[in-house]
Amino acid sequence: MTECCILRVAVNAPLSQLFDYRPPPDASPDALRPGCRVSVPFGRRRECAMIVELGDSSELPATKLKFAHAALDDEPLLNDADLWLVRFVSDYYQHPIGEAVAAALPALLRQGKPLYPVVEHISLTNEGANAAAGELTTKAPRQAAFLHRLRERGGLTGAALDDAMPGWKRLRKNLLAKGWIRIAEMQDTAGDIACRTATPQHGPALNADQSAALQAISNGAGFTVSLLDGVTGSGKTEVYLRLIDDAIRQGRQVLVLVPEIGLTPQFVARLELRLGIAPLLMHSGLGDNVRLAAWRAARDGSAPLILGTRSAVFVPLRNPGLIIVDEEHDSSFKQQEGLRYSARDLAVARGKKLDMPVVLGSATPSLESLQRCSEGHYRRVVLPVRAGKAVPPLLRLVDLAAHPVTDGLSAPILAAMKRNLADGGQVLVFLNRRGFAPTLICQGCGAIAECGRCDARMTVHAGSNRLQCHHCGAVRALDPKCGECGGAVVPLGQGTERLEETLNAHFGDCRIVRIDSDSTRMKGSMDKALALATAGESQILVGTQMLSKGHHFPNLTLVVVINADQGLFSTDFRGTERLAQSLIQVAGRAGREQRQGEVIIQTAFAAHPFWAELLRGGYERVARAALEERELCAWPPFSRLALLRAAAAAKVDAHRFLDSARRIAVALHADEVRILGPVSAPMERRAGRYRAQLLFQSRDRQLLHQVLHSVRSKLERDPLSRRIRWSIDVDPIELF
DNA sequence: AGCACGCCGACT
DNA sequence: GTCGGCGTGCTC
Repeated sequence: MTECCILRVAVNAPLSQLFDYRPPPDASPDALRPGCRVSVPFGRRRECAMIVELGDSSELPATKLKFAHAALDDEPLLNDADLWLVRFVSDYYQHPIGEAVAAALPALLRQGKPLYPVVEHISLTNEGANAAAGELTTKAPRQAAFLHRLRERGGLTGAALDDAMPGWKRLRKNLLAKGWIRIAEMQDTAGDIACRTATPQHGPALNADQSAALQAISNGAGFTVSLLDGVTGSGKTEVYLRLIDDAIRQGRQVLVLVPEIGLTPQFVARLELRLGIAPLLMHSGLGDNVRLAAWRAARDGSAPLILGTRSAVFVPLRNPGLIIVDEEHDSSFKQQEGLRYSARDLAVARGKKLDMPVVLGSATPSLESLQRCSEGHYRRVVLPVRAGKAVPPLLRLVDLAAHPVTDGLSAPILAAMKRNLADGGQVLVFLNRRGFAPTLICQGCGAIAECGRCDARMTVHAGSNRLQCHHCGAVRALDPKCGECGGAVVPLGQGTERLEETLNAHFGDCRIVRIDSDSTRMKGSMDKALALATAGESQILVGTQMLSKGHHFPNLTLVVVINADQGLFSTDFRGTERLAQSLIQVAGRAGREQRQGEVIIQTAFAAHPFWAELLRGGYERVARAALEERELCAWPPFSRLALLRAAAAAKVDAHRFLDSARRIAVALHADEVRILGPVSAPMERRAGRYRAQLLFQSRDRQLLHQVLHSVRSKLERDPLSRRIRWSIDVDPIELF
């Protein structure tokens, strides 16, 4: 109950409420608009917080209200639409607003640093100018040179001086004391990122399908979602390029989101070449200062094209005109910890709010997007054939029941590889399992090396001669003697490391390159390996998922999939969707130019109906079958899910917590929301914690959210909630 | 999350 | 006697 102007502020802490403050006594109203930051006393510390709302009064007694210390911005960093997104995210994903704000700001702004860097500007005083004109040259040549330089330029920034006269800082104290120079702090508002680089090049003429697609997508103004469904090589990129070009010509900014691994130099180079604009890159590899500069360029509109990964969905845009999400089915658009948002879904939400078109592109669209097309919410735009001369690859199975493997490779695989290599082709060997072998077993007693902190086996890494847990990161030395019986231990199963070794034995005269997260740990080694492969210098590529996305190997004729069977019997209801997507994705690497590509998949379950669907009807058929199944079981996209996860050092704590969550939910009598669990996670112990979960399922999103909201606010008050780790995952993509 | 307060065990 | 363990409570 207090008069006039209250700041409602989001603090970067895991707390769901806003906090009320009185404005700092000396701040101008301009600096106190929503979207501006203020520094506030919070508990015993000082925090940088963002104003989210202004109010006339506060619920709090006047005595508890504090004054904000100071305003940090003279204009809002986030505009109304940006703030809307932040609030939407916080609501939808049931996550503290302060952390949603944090997701939308670069680190330096979160820490309260200024939007524009403060730079020192050094200039001559009148005395300094006189001195410069005088005769110092012989006595103090360095001082003289310095003063002359300043006089010529009429003052310089610190950075410019660092370049022009390294070591000038040693003169600074002396000259300041003499009163010859003055140093002022100023905002460096100079546009720091140049985007236009060259004249755009004309692209190839569009084929009929591409023209139709372009027309369908561009048809109509305002918010639309188009699902651009085109097989690898069908020329999606060309359609993107026209759309981007159009939007930019209209003075609009374009935001392109790609999966984490998708930021390939090839794609970036193509954009730049064709549009004459260097896309502004936003990804996790940027340093704090570079990231801030990029953020500024997007916000102030100086960057027409922003290309980024997941987190870029939050970047403020001055004149937004189009959002493209490439490879929209890719799971890396979903953040898997903390604020568990889906950048793809937020792109659509943002497009709707800003009333502009959104394009989702994929050769293997998610079932969610396909279903939204069927329901008429999205437009489905299909690019049915490969552009140019390329023909689709030929898929076939090797039935492991009929063909035994040695070291993971069957005879038909080896034969096909020999044939392709002899014809001068390149071969990609795909195995989604890094390391040497997934298991280490004792020949004497059969004991298997396990991780002490997880319910998981240790993976053998031969290169480092160590055992590694891929779930918690634990490593230990590989002991050649069994800890139980002293017998000899042997690696069991195949990893990429071992596969590389085996292939070396078979194809010793070929150059073999392995690409997985171990071989590419060193900075630049990924690019180097890819360059070798792209140039055709390495004949055999061995690798994990990393290899299957976005790269173009012109000479690749054969793709070999060593083990596809884990996906067939996945406990997750998304298993077959994922498997089909990753197979089609990797198959798309084969035969993109004159020669028809070939894809061979080893499976021990050749009779599984999945294979018949995939081989006869491709992804389309698999997707249709999967959708029918999902409808029968009322899984997404025919219902909405939310997962309450809990992890604790003591198993009972996790379960007791979820039991109480269940009771809270049941008491709400929202009968249209099913509550499943609590159950232990399939891998119950991970990194020393016991994990369990409670699943909420409903066809009614609104109702589901009411329940979640209610459950969350009650749980936050539960003292048990402080003793364990817990989180809510709305629209989970990994149920385990 | 931080940060303080508070009440019980083995140390200079 | 007190240093420090982490349970509990609060942050406008």
